[in-house]
Amino acid sequence: MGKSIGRNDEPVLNLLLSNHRIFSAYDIAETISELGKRVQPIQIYRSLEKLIALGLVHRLSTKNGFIACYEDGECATGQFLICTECESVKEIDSQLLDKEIKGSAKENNFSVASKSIEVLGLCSNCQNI
Amino acid sequence: MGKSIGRNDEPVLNLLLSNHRIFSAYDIAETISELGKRVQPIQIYRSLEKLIALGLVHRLSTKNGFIACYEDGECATGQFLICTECESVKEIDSQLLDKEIKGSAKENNFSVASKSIEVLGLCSNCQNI
DNA sequence: ATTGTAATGTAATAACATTACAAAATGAAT
DNA sequence: ATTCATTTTGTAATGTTATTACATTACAAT
Repeated sequence: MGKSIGRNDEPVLNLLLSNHRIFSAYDIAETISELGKRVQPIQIYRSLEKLIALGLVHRLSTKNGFIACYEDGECATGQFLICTECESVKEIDSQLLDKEIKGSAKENNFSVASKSIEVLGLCSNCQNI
Repeated sequence: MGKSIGRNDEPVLNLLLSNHRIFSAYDIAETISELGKRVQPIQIYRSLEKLIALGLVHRLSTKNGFIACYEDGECATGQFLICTECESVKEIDSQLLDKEIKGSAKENNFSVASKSIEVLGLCSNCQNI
């Protein structure tokens, strides 16, 4: 199999799972390095690539960051509400939204490979400040 | 007024309008520099910030790039089909999609500031290769 | 003329991502 | 068990994108 989790990938996944927030690749490299042996950014990017392919992690392109999915398979549609104040992330996975995108793509004869649906703003908490 | 187009911003806007494709900020800096006096990236980023605020230009976060809107005001929803082969960009501006996002946001008590809706894949042309 | 404000100029650096290649680990075939 | 091919990991360097910091200029209002 081309894409299975190796010994380097587990620490990355575990870090993201146990801290459900946005990490940059360099954040991850630094955090893991502090816990044991020095890890270079390229290794992190390699792990992230696998984990993303496996549907365990998402890339948030507006933030140049990465976040774990809550549960396997539930992140298929990849839609996010991202708070610009506290950096909290809420996944929305609306089927309707997904359907509408597929429809628009079809209308334009466009074959979809991946989607990045990111809504930036203020979460419920951060509005009351 | 805080946000009006200055003499530095026009060349940026004109470049993007006359070449309707994705530019990186450094592309823009280089192209404009070749035409006249040397321009630093920071100046381009400043111009882009204004032009985006005015709704004349979009940032495509999945590509770390920028593209002009076709016409003023038509880009309000900011939804894109981006071909990963030829880098062509099609704006879709689906009201339904927009509505659905607003609905999801409301459900989550999330106040929307901006949206990045980017669908990556192959355009009609590039599928037949 | 002076002051205030926004815009521009310049240099340096921070943050994010990839390339290139060497070394080690893995697994299947002999 | 040994060979071979493939994948993964290690290491260094470099490329790309974005921002910080601060000086200077332009220009309108007082």
